[in-house]
Amino acid sequence: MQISEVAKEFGLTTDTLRYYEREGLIGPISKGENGIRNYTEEDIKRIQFVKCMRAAGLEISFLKRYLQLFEGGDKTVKERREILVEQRKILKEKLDAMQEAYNRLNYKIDLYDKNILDKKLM
Amino acid sequence: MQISEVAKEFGLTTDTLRYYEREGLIGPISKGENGIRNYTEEDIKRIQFVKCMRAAGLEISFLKRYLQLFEGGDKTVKERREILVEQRKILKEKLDAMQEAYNRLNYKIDLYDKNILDKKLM
DNA sequence: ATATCACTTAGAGTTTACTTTAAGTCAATA
DNA sequence: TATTGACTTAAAGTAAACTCTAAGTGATAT
Repeated sequence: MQISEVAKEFGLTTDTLRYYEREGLIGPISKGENGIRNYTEEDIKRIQFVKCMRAAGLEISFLKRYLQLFEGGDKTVKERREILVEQRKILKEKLDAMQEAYNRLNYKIDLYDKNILDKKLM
Repeated sequence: MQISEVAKEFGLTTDTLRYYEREGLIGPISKGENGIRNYTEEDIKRIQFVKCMRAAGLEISFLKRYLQLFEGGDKTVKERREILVEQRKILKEKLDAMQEAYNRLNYKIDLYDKNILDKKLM
């Protein structure tokens, strides 16, 4: 699979895919004789994982570290678990903050819908 | 209330509070003869709103626009509602993406806990 | 054959949201 | 009196994550 197809499939730009590769999040992607990247199914799965985690706001540096540990095999399992737990905690806190803001927006919109033009911000 | 107290109460730095003011998200905060900011209850409420929305990832530019409309009074109600709805949509999409990542992390951690050392990323 | 298009690289530039710096005022304490 | 600490300003600097530019290769369409 060529870079533009992968980009299209995931809604990323080719620049971003090359950037992720440079940063060590994916690949190195193997290239044909022409020097053109050819993404395997394994590569695709990894991009899927990265995209999911990036969409949730997990940092490149964390993903890089995690994926490098993954390459390291079974002896890295303990550390891998630790950093996943750490990231889950960070994510949970963000989720809660976002849920609060979401509820607040809902409440406010509801007031507008009911034509309650209060002077309060919230 | 002085800037350092406000900063402490909200877990922001004084730099950030002055930055928000510069950007027109809050204030202008009235100052005593000495030129020192004195935050009113109204200011505090606004900071609370801004903090909540920023924690959820809403952009400074949006908050600025919304709060300026707010200053504009009742004639801005329609537009205010519109941009709240727009932001809610963006927020909902982020929330869903984050929930998905959260579930995925949970699942993965669960596998580690069960000592299922699979070779798959996810 | 020439133009267009997808790909390649290294490296510079951009955006957002702060954060730090430098230089200063003012009040209180050692 | 000297220094410590909180405040002030304008402006420069930083970090993260892209995003774009310039210069080039190679295959296909007119």
